[in-house]
Parts: sequence; structure tokens; C-alpha cells
Amino acid sequence: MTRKSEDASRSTIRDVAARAGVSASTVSRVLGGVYPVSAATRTRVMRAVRDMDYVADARAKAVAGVGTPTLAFVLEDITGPSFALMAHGVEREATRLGHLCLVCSTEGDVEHELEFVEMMRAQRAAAVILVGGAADTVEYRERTRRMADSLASAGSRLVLCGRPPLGPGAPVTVIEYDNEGGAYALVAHVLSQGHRRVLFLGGKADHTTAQGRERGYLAAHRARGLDPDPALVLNGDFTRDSGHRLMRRALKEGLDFTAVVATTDMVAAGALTALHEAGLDVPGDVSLAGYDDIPFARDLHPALTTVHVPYEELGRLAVRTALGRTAEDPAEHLLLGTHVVVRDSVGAAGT
Amino acid sequence: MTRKSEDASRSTIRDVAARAGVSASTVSRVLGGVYPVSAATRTRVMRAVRDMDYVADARAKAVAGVGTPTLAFVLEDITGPSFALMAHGVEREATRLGHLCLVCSTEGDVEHELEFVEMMRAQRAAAVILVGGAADTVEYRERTRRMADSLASAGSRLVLCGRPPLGPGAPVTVIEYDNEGGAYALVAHVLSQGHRRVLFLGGKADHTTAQGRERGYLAAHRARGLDPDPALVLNGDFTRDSGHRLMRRALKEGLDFTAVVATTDMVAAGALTALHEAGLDVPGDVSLAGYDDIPFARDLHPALTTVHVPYEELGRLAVRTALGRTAEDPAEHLLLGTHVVVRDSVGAAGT
DNA sequence: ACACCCGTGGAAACCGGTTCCCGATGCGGA
DNA sequence: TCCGCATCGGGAACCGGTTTCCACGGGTGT
Repeated sequence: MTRKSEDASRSTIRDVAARAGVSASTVSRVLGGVYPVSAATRTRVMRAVRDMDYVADARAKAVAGVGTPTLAFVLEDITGPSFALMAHGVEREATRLGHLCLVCSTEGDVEHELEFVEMMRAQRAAAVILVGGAADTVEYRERTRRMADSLASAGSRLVLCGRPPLGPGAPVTVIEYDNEGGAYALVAHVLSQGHRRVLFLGGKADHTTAQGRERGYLAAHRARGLDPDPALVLNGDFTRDSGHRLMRRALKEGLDFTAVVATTDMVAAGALTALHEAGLDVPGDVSLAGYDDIPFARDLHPALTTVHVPYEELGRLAVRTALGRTAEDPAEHLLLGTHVVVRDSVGAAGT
Repeated sequence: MTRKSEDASRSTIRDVAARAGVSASTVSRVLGGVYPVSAATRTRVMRAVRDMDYVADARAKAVAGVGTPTLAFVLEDITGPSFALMAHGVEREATRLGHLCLVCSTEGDVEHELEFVEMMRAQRAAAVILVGGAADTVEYRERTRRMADSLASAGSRLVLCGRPPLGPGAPVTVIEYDNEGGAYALVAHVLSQGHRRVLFLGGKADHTTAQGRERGYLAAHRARGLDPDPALVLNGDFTRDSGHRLMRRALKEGLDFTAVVATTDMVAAGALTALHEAGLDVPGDVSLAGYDDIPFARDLHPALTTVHVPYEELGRLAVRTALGRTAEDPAEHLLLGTHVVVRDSVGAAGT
């Protein structure tokens, strides 16, 4: 078969140069824009470029040290609403700054995460943004520390978003939000409505996110001189199904409570469904609150009282600070505030 | 200031070679794995690699023609649940096949989209997956056609996911799902419950997705010999707010209907909230159905009857078929089936 | 009229890899 | 003992760009 001139073999800068009757350097200079090139030559080159629909290979440019590096975003599951919000923030800010954005989901697998970070290092990504809670074990710290070091030594940087921070000295940017404070405020609100037995539907027991929220739950009680019944704090994970399961179990076991605080809006959604299935009215019979303020929270019935977390802003900040860091001063630690948003799912206790 | 040996200057293959006392070619061969290298040399090289924590530059490999190319995923907004589902499918399949995955969101801006596709061409992406409905104008077809051609001539390919297909001959992979069939089945179900006046909360009037669903709505009526009241089909967009607004307006204007079919689960969620606000019971007073079967649909109260669209599978298929195409036979057109999932939000009409 | 400088564009080196080509070993067989 | 072959590894060209360095030509200042 004959090869047409515009075949799948993408044209190189030398092809363009040949067609324009100049050297490759000249084409590069015309496209670069800064170097003085006579108008006539420029026109010829531009015509050749248009004729051949030429676009310079971004990877070759990258190798040569020009062109904008890529950002990497590693999360557990893009399907989670709060993850999606952060991803959106990251992506928006990245493109605003002219960077492309790689995304990888780990499905919660540590091996996978390691593998991805290694790939990103090979890609010479400008920064790797690691998102989502994790268990704060020494193994975690060591592993993450190694990632941070190897990334830093490659001229890249690691950003931890909503993850346990490493010890001091690690070349890491940490961006967190106030899990404990938000939970504290939320539970304080519930207590202020007269509830005294509030069920806590927790997440993975070893995740710092879940722990922070649980601490807030406890602290709010103690601040009122209350001592929460340990039987009222349950652990599961962060999914809708976990909330559903936990709630059903609590109901079946006849646990005594007048309000439920879920560690996540998703968990709250599952719990709400279980409550409805049991014929209970929210907030008439039981009050319910969530955490995250995902967009769907207000479409639950009743609209869910929850804690707003500035996820999108978190993502934006992650890329902004990551790109702002220098090799000499790689570390930064930001803590974003949260606030409770009162809707309809929490009512006064008793009758 | 003194430069430490492990400074931000990432080490090259020649550095590794120097440390191992061999040539760069040998290092490359050891890392490549296939070429015969003596055990002693291999050990020395591997030690040097480990000592320096060396990772080959993926971009340089790409330029040299080895290494796995990346995939690009262009959508409107990663925050939309159905988009997120597709993104998940794309990402999963891409990493399963060993490809990295770039993501760009256009915010619905055509200029942006064009720009992104151009960037992806520069990246020499293996495929560009374009997602989401669009108006099927001649301008759209021409523009998209140009993208397809320029991508194809660069050895890449364009995949249209849930987008209007181009005419025949365009080097494009199209993956659609059956909008009309799903809507037909759904509305047939609603009609079979005895409803005769069903309100249709439509999307953007010129989007093919919305049009397909509306066609299904009409066809289901006609198949029963019914002639739907044109006053009962409203147009908005695909958001939760649109559903809320439209529903309120319909209620305020005193439209006469016993069931509501929304063009999207999000729209249905907004509509449901509006119905609740009006003190109406679903499905007691009004039945409601959605479309998309986003994960949240079953956590609405009542759980939403809707049409399941295999979004994640769609994403997976997109990358699989895109990567399967050859330059000689670039076109393919897939149509995935949809099915209604009956939950609790549609009840019998009348009393 | 001569020297100098500036504008312009080509050749070559470089970025960090891979791979082809070939020469130098070491080993076994005749 | 010598030859031939297989194994191993170095040099150089290449991928597709950019950038430095330099040569050339023409206009201007003295």
C-alpha cells in the first residue's frame, strides 16, 4: 500500500523545516517566538506548520527541559464524592496554571500506591498529590517518608492531602482540614438540641480521619461534662453500605439513642435508608448528622445536617502550594477550617 | 553552597553507568532485561541503580519510541456522578493495561475542549476519550471531525462516549448507550402503573442525550396509543438545581400530573426535594423516576426507580476498543443496552 | 573606504534514553 | 594448538526537540 504524505507517521520538526526550506533550528525559533526571525521566513515556516498540521512533541520538549511538567493525583477511588470534589479542585487549578494532570486510583492498595508514585517519579511529575486517609502506623510513616525523599531528590515534591503528616524534616507539603474541630462543633450542636445518647457511626478504626472525627465526638461530650457510652461508638468504613449495615445492627440490638452522628455523609445516607426501612422518622424519632457536605447531602430527605469541608479548595491549595515550594524549603503544613451546616435532619430531643 | 551527591539533580543513566563502571548501553540493557548480560555485570549495575535510587525518565523513553503511551480523558466535570463512574472505568482499564491516564475538564467550554485535544495530540496520547452529551450541529460535526482527523494522522484516535456520532468515514470510535430504549422502558413502566399525565423534566433541549430520552418518553406514550400533553415536557439542564427549579415551577403553575420522569437522577433528586417541600408524598401523591442509576439513587427516600446505564463499563470499553483499533480500521460503533431498575418511587396511579 | 556591528539562520551539541553494529574476549572442538 | 562461535559490552547513531556558537551579509559611523 502506498503511503500518503499525511500518513500516520506524524511529522517532525525537520519535515516542517524541509518543506519551508529552512533548518530545524529556524522552525524551532519561529515556534518559540522570542528569537529574531525575519517576517518572510516566519511566514514560510508558519505556512508549512499549518499545511502539515504540525504540533511539537511535548515529550521531546520535556526531555529538552522546556515545556510545563505534569502533576499527578493519586487517590483511592474517583467515585467517592469528596474525592471527586478534590480532584476537581486539583484539575481546575492545574489547568489554570497550565499543567496537565495525571490521575491514578489505588483502590486502597498500598502496593498500587507505591507503584504509582514510582511511575510518577519516572514521569518527572512536578508534584505528586496523595489523597485520602490512612492508618498512621510507623510502617506508613517510613514508607511515605521514603516516597517523599525519593521524590524530592528527583526534583519533585509530595503533597499529603487529608493524610497523617510525617514527622518534622520530611520534604512534604501537608494539607489537612480540621476533622476534630468539625466533629466537635457538629456534636455540640446535636447535644445542644437536648440529645444525650448519640450513636456514633465511625469509619475505619485506624484511619486518622475517622479518629479525628471520633475525638471531636468525645471532646464535645466531655466539654458538656458528659461521658459518652462506649457502646454507642461503632466502627465500619466510609461507605454507604457500612452505614446501612451498622444502623440496622444498632436497631436490631435495641441500642438506646436519640441521635446518630455518622463519620461521613455516605455513611449517613446508608443509615438514613436503614432508619426509613425501620419506619423511623428523621428527625421526629431520631436525629441524624453527617460529615463532608457532599452535594447530595441536601437532597436527602430530610436534608442532612453535616460539616462542610472545603474539598475543592483543598485540591486547589494542594497544587498551588506544591508548585510554590522550592527545593530549599520543601515543607509546609496547612490546616483548613470546617464548619457545620445546619439543615433539617437534627431536631430537638424528647417530645 | 555545596551540592550533595544526591542533590535535586536527578541522576541519568550515564551517572549510573559511571558508578557501575560500565557503559550506558549496558545499564539500559540490564534494565531492559532481555539482552544477555553476565551475572556479575548485572549485579554491579543493579547495585548502582539501587544506590542512586535511579528511575529511567519515562519521557525520554517515550521519545525513543519505547514505553507505554498515555490515554487522555476529556469530560465536562469530574464532579458529576455519572462522569465520575466513567472516569473510574477508564482509569481502571487504563492501568490494567499499563497505561497512564490524563484527565481534563472543560467546564462545558468548546474552546477549552479544542485546546485540550491539541495538547493531547502534542502529548502523543494513544487515544483521546471525549465524554458527555453535546448539541448535534453541523458546527459540532465539522469541529469534531477535524479533531478526529488530526488525531488519526498523528497516530492517535478519538473516542466519543455518549456523544453524537459523526457521519460515516470519520476515524472515530463511538460508544453510546441506548438513551431512547431506556426511557421507553422506564416510561412504559410508569404508564403500566396507570399514570396518564406524566411530567417530563428534560435536559438541555439541543443535547442528543436529552433528545434521545425525550424520544423514548414520547414513543412509550404512542405505543400505548397515548398522546402526551406538550405542556408536560419541560426543559432545563442536567443538574440537581434544574430539577428543583422546574419542579417548583410546575407545582406553582398547577400543572396536572400524577407522575414525574426526570432526564437524570440528579434532576430527579432536585425534583424530589421540591416535592417534599411542597408536602407531597412520593409515591403516594406523585410518582417519580430518574435516569442514570447513580449510586445515590437508592439512598433517596423513597429509593429512586431509574434506568441503569453501565457507565463504568462504558469507560472500560472506551479504552479497550480505542486501544484495539488499528490505523487501517479506525472506526467502530458500539451501543450498550440499558435497563430499568424498579425501586420504590413509582406507585400505582389514582387511589 | 574601511572597520564594526547587528540581524539572520545554519551546524552541531545537548537533553536522556534505546538499539544497531561491531570488536574483544573466553570457551569448546578438531 | 589453533580456529570458530557464542557471549558480552562499548561506541555511535537515533528519537524529536532546543540552544549555543558561529558565519555570513549588509548597513552605518568615522
